Amino acid sequence: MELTKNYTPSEIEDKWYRHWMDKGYFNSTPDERKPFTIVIPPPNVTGVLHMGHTLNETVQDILVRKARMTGLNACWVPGSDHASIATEAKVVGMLKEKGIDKHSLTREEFLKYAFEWKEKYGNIIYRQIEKLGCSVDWKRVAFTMDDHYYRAVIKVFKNLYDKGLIYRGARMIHWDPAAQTALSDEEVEYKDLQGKMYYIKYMISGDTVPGADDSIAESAVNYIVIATQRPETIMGDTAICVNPGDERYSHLKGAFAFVPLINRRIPVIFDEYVDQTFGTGALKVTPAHDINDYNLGLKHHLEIVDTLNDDGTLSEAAQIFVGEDRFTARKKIIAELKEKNYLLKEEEYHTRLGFSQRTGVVVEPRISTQWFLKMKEMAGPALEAVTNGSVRIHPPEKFLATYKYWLGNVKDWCISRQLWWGQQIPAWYDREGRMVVAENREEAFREYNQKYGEDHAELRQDEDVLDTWFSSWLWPIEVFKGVTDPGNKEIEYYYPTSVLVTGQDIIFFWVARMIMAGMEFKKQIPFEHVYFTGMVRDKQGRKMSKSLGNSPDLLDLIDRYGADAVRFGIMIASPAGNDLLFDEASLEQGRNFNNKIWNALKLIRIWSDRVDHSQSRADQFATTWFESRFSEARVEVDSLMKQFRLSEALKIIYSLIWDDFCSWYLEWIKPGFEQPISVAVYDKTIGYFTSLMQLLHPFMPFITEEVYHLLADRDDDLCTRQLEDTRPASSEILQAGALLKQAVTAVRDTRNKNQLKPKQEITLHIQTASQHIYETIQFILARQVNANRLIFTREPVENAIAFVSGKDKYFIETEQPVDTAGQKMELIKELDYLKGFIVSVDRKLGNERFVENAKPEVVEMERKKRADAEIKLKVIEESLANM
RNA sequence: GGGAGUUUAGCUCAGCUGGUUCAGAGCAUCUGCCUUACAAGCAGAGGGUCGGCGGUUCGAACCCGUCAACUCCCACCA
Repeated sequence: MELTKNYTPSEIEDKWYRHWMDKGYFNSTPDERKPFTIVIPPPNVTGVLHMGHTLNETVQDILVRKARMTGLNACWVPGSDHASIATEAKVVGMLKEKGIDKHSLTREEFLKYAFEWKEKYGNIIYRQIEKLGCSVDWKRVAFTMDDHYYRAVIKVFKNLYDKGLIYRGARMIHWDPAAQTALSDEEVEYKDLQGKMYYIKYMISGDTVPGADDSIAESAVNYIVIATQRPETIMGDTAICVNPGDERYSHLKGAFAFVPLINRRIPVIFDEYVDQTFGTGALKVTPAHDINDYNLGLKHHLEIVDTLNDDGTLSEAAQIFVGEDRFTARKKIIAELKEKNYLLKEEEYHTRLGFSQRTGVVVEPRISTQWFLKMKEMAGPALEAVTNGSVRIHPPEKFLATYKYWLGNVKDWCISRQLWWGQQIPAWYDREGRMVVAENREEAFREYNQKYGEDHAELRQDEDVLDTWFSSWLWPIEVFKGVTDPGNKEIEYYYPTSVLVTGQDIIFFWVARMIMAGMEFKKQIPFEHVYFTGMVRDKQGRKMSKSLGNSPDLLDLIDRYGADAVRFGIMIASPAGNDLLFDEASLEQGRNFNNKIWNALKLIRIWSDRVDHSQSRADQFATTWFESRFSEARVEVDSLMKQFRLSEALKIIYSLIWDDFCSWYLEWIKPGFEQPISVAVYDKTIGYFTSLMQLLHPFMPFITEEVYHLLADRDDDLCTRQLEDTRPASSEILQAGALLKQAVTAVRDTRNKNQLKPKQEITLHIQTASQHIYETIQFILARQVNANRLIFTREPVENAIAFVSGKDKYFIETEQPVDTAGQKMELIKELDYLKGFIVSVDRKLGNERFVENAKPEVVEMERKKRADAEIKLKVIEESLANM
């Protein structure tokens, strides 16, 4: 069969993925082997995979495939997340485009649309995972709203409620006016902005009553000035607060002020909380819309006036600009304050605002009745699991401190969302608002009856759903039905999982909470290792985002470069835990690597019909050398992979294949034009190539499987072929190999510099003390530098190009005239360097404290360095003397 | 305001326990090659005061201090 000029990934990739699937290689069931379990961080069903996913999935597939090839029962569970708020926002948007208002639908109708959406996008994601070559067990696809998963979430809610860890109450929460739901603290992102500070006059009661026209006369002087960034909240003010020690305001004890524009009479209160040096030293207190003000309000029993509606417009309570959006209202209020002379001044002010992670709008602090999970109780065991090393975080230096700090300071988690897409909170209320929590409606009635002694109450289920993370925190447990069917064979076998691979951005949202859930519901950690990948950024270091249009389409990349090249490109550029700058150049490198492998295969296949029993003296060295070189690299790769340093492991393999195998080994054994090759060498070469493909397989599964089958007739597949131990490398052979490479490079360099054409033959003379080593490599050496003869000499050779490599002296004899002056220059340069070198080593060795304190082997090394340098020096001096 | 990380070649980054596998890789650049696997390639080469300063040490890219720049996380000053 004729092979194509270049490697063509597309049909090969599909072919092998189908084959692996047909063979069921990715399916796992519990058996006597040790399990290696990974649960995929379920992508949101909101859209398609981005480069961050690509990186994560590739890392996971590498680990899983490696495990599968080393005797472990590898199980990788795929799935997706319903992503409550994100998906609901998308579905609402989609409906709007169709001209349908969410609120015109019933809950059931809406959920039907949402599930359709989920089918559509969930499948796109699964298709991408497949195209990337991920060896997930497709029989185990899980979704966070599967029936059993739904039940698990409800069960856990009820369980925590019964334990007293979940409670319902009115608290200050972050409100998203676009999605019209409460958010958790973690769903708020803060950004620094340039804003304005407005200084507003509040009239003091008793002296000057605001005029009939509701504006201040120029002459009016008795007022207090308040600084605020949010003038639209003044209608919610229920007090003015100053520091009791502030003399400027001491006369205001027991006084009242008037809120401008609406003239509400509010008390002036005193509290140490107020910073006298900030602003005017007087604070307007708006308990409904600021967490600090809320706390002050509690302390001083202030009224709470909520001036906002759910959608961020002003409410009836605001009295003015009712129904106007909060930002429009701000502008109008400023204008009116100005007009009526309440606005003293405005100044530039830099500030921080909280934005909703999902909808991007400014969130409103707001008092609201929501469900909360007590976090202090949950945090303890989760903290312990990491500090005692049960869960190992990679890389530790970056995330350990962050993790600990968060758990040490975490506040209660607001878990209810005013949405429909998600697990509906299993709480039922009667008309009086009395409540029971139960796993289902029947249970609710039973419970209600038991609790309140009434039979036929009208019970209404809580309208709200649970935060998406309140379901995903059960992921490693419930994908094996560990909540709904505790103690089952699967959960006992696969849990705890081996590694979690995820982005550092969800350390709090997900990772910490999974550890909490594991400790709470399984009394066991959910995973032994956490491997955090960095953020994928574009070439300029910007985050990849849809709005910037800098996020490439994965399927398109696979189309253009092949899945293996995409995997290679993203891995080679991706040191553990660091951000990676995505550049298509690294994909090109991957594609070129594919080609290199492909061409090596073609070369070897050309030899296949020219095999005989000839023996070349060069071959013996080449094969033993490659065996040692392979063993050496193999040890390094294994060690790096154990440390999750996948990018470095890949670099070793890349260089092993490209440099050592292709550039050196294959050239060494390559027969002359249309010459035969020894069957022994040929077979060994097939064996080496196979081992190389096996080593590379976890990183680039498709091409390696293809090459594996093209190298020989096989009745197995590389995908499940088990890695064997290699014999230890021989250091003498490796040293001889290094000498050979060095010699070849040195001669070629000299040839280049003397403009000797590659085809021009030379005679090479070597003056060396290590003739015995050279004898093992001389045939390869001669051929690699196009020397017709190689002669060992004790004397300098006249009229030859002389140069030094290592401790040895080389003479190239050629018909071409010799550039003596140029050579002399080179040698003198080398001589100067060596002299300086010896001086520096002597200085070191002459230092008594060095000789006393340094380790003996280090001192010995220095002595050897000096001796070697002396030899080289002598060689060069001799050469110069002969010129 | 608190904490963490980063700073090494033109670019992106390795460099583990301080010492010859310590100054490396890939890309880019330069020179020479259409050599019978591969020009998406081959053979070579050049390029860095390891952010600045100070200290510890016989010895520092590596440890300590300090300054600077950048990045990220956390925090309720109106």
